Amino acid sequence: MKTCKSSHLDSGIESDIQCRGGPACVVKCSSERMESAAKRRLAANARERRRMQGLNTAFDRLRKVVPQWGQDKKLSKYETLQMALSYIMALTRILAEAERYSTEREWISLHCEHFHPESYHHYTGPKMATDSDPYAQRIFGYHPEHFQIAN
DNA sequence: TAGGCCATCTGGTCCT
DNA sequence: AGGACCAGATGGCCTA
Repeated sequence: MKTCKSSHLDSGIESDIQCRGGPACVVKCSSERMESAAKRRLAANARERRRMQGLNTAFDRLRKVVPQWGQDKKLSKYETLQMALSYIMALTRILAEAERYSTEREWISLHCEHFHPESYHHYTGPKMATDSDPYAQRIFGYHPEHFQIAN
């Protein structure tokens, strides 16, 4: 545990409040303020913990909907965000492509064969712009081109 | 053992 | 005033 140093205590708050009870009251009031500040800090810590837990829950939910082919290890937060970005871009591209085809049947027959993870799993194609990103190089997942549809 | 990832604490800032 | 959000610091755990 670190010190109970607090900006609230160090600030000029004390001088704003006139203590009418003499020196004994000053000590009492001061310790009460310390106590109050400590309580507020603990409450803020608990809120922050809950907030971060909520954030982590959201990351876990995102990990479940994002592709993780060939990745036995849990994606880090950064990797999860990158994968989600690539995944959304890929889906967007697919939707845009769908608009180019007149009938739904035509579109489905075009894409069904590409929707198997295996078709991405063994991707060994040339690297592109993400080469400059060490994270992107490290995990297989979120090269946007992994999601590219064969034209 | 170094490096990566993460949880937690903390103080600052902004908003209601 | 109090809560939400953010970023920096710190320490623990895990893996190559």
